[in-house]
Amino acid sequence: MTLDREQVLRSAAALLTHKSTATMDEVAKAAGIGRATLHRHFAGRDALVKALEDLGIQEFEAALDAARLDEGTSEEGLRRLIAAVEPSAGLLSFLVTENQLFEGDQVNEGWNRADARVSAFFRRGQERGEFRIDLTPAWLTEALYGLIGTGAWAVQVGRVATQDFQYMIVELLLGGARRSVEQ
Amino acid sequence: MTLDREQVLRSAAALLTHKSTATMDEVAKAAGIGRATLHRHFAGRDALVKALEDLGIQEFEAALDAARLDEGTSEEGLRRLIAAVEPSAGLLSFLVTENQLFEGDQVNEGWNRADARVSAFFRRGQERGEFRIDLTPAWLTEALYGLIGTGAWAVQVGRVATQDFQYMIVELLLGGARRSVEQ
DNA sequence: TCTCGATGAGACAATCGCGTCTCACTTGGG
DNA sequence: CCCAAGTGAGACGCGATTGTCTCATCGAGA
Repeated sequence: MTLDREQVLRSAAALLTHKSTATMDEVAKAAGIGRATLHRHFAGRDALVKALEDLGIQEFEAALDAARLDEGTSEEGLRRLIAAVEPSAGLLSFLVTENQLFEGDQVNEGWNRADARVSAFFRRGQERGEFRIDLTPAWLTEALYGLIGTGAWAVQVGRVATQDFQYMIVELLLGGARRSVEQ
Repeated sequence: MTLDREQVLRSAAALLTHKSTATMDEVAKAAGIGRATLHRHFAGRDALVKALEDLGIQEFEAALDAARLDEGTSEEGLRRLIAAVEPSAGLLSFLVTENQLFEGDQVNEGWNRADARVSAFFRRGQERGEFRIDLTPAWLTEALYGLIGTGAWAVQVGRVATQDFQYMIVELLLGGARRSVEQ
């Protein structure tokens, strides 16, 4: 039987995101495999985390490419980005949580690259007059990550329907909760 | 010498937020006390986490009281809530992200109470026509927690200025990133 | 100054999680 | 049908952590 490596990583990310102290045994059980098998594919906990980081960054950068952030309006770009990132939301929120533990120079290069792209996207939107300038690009970037993580969690525990994931995040991020006059 | 129990808990929360695998020895050193003394006040790691949980919920409920969510417009109530919760933001984000509010499948009762109050607040705002009805109260509640956590972290690493904490969260949550015409 | 309660440091055994190993079982290909 | 590869379950030692203990010290109050 061929082990579905990606499936293992995804379930591990989902678990470790909200329980970073989970044991290797819990990770294995969550993936529906034995602890021995988990060790056969990932030398140890460090290797597992490294694999999670690599896959998460790879998928996030792929999502950034697929979103074609330069084409059309910023709003369209953001909608495409969130749509493209949805399948990787669990991995991405793990990455964000994980990177919060590191200090400055220890942060993965790939993450820095992706982070810069997102930040630049928000700055471009501001320069075009499509995004508010009183909210800094850094904050908008962090808020995007936070909402993606929150959204993934909310879907996972059933507080938000799967098909509403994109809508809830995009609408809140773009328009906020306030009911505007024209609505 | 009287031990400052709350001071110990705050330093523990600050440490565990960054390094959830920190040992009891590290927690004790971070609080400036000996490991034996830490054990004298908190029977074990579980008891320590439980105390953190109780403190966090207590402070959150106090913030909910102080915010007087029923007075004035929903927007004013939300602004007061975020202002009141700022001092506890670190502790709250630790509890939310590390999922310490759950014991197995049982959610802490106090948390359920607080959660229900926040959710009811958003629902009330919708009924008053002040909040959008296409974003569910459950999602707005989760998004609020997520943004508080993200904001606390962004401030801590210097990505957002301390005095901007409230503004960034409230403005994004209420108005979103989109630049509206009247601006 | 004396006393008592609290603390810090360290010793100690017990427990836990990790990494490795063996062994029996299953599965898919030749 | 047979075999090789992969897997699950479990045992094992090791190191780290925990929880408890003792003992010397400190400090506030009598």
